[in-house]
Amino acid sequence: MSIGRKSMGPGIEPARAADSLHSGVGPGVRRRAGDVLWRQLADLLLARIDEGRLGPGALLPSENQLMEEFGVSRNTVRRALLRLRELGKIDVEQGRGAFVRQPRFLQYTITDRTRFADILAEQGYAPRVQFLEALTCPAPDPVAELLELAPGAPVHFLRAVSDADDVRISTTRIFHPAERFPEMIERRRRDINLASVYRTFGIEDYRRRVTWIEARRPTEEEADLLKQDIFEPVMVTRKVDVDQQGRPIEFSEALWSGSHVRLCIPGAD
Amino acid sequence: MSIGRKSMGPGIEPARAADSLHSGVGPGVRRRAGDVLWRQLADLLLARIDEGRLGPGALLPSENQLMEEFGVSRNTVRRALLRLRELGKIDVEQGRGAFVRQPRFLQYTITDRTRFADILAEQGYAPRVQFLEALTCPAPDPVAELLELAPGAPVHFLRAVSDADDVRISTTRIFHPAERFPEMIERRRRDINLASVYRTFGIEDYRRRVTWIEARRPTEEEADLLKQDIFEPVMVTRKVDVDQQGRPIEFSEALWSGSHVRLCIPGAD
DNA sequence: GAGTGGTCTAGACCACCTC
DNA sequence: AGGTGGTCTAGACCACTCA
Repeated sequence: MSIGRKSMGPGIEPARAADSLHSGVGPGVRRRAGDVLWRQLADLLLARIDEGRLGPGALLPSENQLMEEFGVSRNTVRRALLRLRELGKIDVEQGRGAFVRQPRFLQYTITDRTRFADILAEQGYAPRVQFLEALTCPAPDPVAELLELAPGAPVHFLRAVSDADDVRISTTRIFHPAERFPEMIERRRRDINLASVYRTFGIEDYRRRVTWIEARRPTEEEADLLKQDIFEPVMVTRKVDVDQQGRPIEFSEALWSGSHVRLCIPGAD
Repeated sequence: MSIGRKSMGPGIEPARAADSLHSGVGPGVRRRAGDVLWRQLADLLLARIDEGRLGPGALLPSENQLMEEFGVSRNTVRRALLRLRELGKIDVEQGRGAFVRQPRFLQYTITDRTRFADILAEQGYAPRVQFLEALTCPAPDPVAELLELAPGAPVHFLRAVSDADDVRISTTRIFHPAERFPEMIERRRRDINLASVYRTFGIEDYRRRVTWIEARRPTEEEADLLKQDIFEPVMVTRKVDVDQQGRPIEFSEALWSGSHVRLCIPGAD
């Protein structure tokens, strides 16, 4: 018998039955030492995708078909498909199937003059911002500190999602000092261009003081907002914008779709 | 019966047996509509961690104990624990158990004068770089383009891992133009400070032209090199450094441990 | 050797989508 | 109605760790 040591030791009848039914069926998966089944299956499907035998948008065989083709259990098939989701190679839709993902990246350039609408327009995308939530409340302590406000000073809070050509690219939590910017919420709702909103408050120019970047997994709610797979990581950027006098005017935390956005930080020229 | 619609419909005896054995046991999990078991269990464990009932370094109950405590199958327990790994809340070690992770972040500041050793030293860490692989070969096409070399021109290739105080923080693939920098490999091996190595080639100063940042999941090999969980995302930074005349002298791709590193991009002052 | 997590199987029902 | 993926169970063996 060719049953390996690492999985399904000798004497396991169900495994043997599967082996005898499917051993030698094409370039399949084999029970052998140091090479677990689900990983073999994942690598095999990855190869099909990377070699183009399964092109972008193509429908993968169903889980049942993969079970039969490779003589493994459904859980093993699902473990392999989970890997492909983690790698961002496929999108799985309940009731429909698993599809090879079309890779596409929007490049978002971060400078001290970052302007959301401008960046997207430069790359030929139509930017769209939708505000899901807006209220005025006391600043949480870390926000007050970053905005250089007294603890508990009022801030405007906005939650927004941003699209480029109907592709969801980010969701953002935004804080503005409320006392300095009355009606900020209404004005932002009316005008997508933040720079022009700031001009209505007498701020002709502003710049980014600092940006922090992390990567993590989204919560379910975040994945939902970003219209992305729960297994795909997101980038988190936190930034503080300041006016020409260096006073903070905005703190925001943006979640970027890891599969659709690449950040770019140019060096000084 | 209180069996919900979303899992284990009526008529499933094994599920009922589990219910009758464990229903009403503390603040446990319940089969109900719209709330799957593994997520309930994950949220429950998350609460224990976030409330400090399971502090950093604490050992979680074993999978068998969780099965009994909550009256669910081992696969369901494992699904919940997988979620906690994905969220970076626990580290799982085969044969030992699952431990609450100690959160810690190193801040890595990216500017046009980024110097690896300096950044770590400023934060009080002892930097260490280990070269795993070094060879001279023809440049892959994208690398040749970024280094402004003729296609196939020779480049030095280095693969390294970097530690701060024995915490693995990154792994890097590095390319230098080979014709301009003979003996680069030997000199880098002898001197961790890249700026001083460049000086031996007559380059007094250099700066970063551009940095691209993405987030994705690591391959197993990468997770291994980073000593991090396969389910934890990594940040990928690609950058080009240029000399004072603007000629590219290095292209590198670094993978940063998503759980140990936060990138920082300061605005211009 | 006992206990831990890792892999795998076989089979069940559910929710969702499409015809 | 039939097929898809999502959840869950019960039970098996394996690899690893530690006393």
